[in-house]
Amino acid sequence: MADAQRDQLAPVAVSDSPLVKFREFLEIRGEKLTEPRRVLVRHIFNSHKHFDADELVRDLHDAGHQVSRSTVYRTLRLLVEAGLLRELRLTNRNAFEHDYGYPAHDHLHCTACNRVVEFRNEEILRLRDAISLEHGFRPTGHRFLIDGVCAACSRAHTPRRRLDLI
Amino acid sequence: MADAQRDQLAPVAVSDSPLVKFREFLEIRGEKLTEPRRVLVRHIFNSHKHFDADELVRDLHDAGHQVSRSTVYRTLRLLVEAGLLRELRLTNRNAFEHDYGYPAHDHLHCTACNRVVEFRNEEILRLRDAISLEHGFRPTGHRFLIDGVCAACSRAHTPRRRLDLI
DNA sequence: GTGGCTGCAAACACTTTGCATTTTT
DNA sequence: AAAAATGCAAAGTGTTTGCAGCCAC
Repeated sequence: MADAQRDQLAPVAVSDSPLVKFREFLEIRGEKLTEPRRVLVRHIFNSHKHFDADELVRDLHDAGHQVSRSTVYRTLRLLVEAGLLRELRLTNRNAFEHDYGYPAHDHLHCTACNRVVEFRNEEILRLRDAISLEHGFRPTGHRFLIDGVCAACSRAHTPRRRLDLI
Repeated sequence: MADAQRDQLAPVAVSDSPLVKFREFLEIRGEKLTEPRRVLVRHIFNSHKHFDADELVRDLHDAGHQVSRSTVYRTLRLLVEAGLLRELRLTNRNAFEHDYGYPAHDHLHCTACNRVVEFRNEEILRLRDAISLEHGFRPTGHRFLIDGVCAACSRAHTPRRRLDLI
């Protein structure tokens, strides 16, 4: 399968595990790596997918780990600060995705089936920096989200539309 | 002031007033143009700025118009469906901006002072369409948000940083 | 007159917080 | 032992909804 056809990108090689990276972050701030935090990090980096706080609580519970909702929220905030996760804000509810060990990318969002496809494009960075320069901004990040209808949904809906027009 | 220096873009000429456009939209759906809705549309299109539901309720109240919170939320949803407003979702709370009578554009967001600057760039559209094509998407819209620090905040903070390093 | 609208209050969904107890360093 | 984290429940936010009366068509 060509890269352009995939929903997810290949991971990037990193020297430390997310857990090690998190411990370093916590140590610097004089904070502690507890068992619930370990469970969370292991679970989150066990699979690559977008998720929200609620899903995480449910998944953990199903896997037999009991971590309280408050700890989940508190730890997610930390993981974002640590640069391990990135907040997506695709809809009203906050979703998260891996940031560490994963290449910079943006998203295509199919408004019909709600699928999110990741893509990488170098020109966006170039454009971002050019626009920032024009406006005297020092860019620190960006979000490029394309809404549309994916190929599968277009195929599924086009015939129905034709009938509607008769 | 050059365009590149402005926070807001110049409006685009449109033949109908927002109110007329809204009435047409409501008529098609067999819905009604009531006094609260008229008040809301007039107020919203009276000034061009980003706002959220809460601000709107407060502003209306200060201007002596009493429109209930629920009606504000309900009408905002309608105005988005009618293509008069666009939802921004810059932060967790939903902000809105004019869509009708205003050119397509994207946003620079200063994370220091929280100011939002609008900009227009044709290349983004080109890039959006090229990327969509690659992935078999039919694009319907996009959001390009650049986070960073604006010129004023950079100037304000740089000296402080230098002192911190002593 | 009918169907849609309004305002109110209550319900909702998501997230944060205060506090007594437990865990980590 | 000191400092920080946890879980619980309670309190916040921001937004939606059910319903009786009201209003535009």
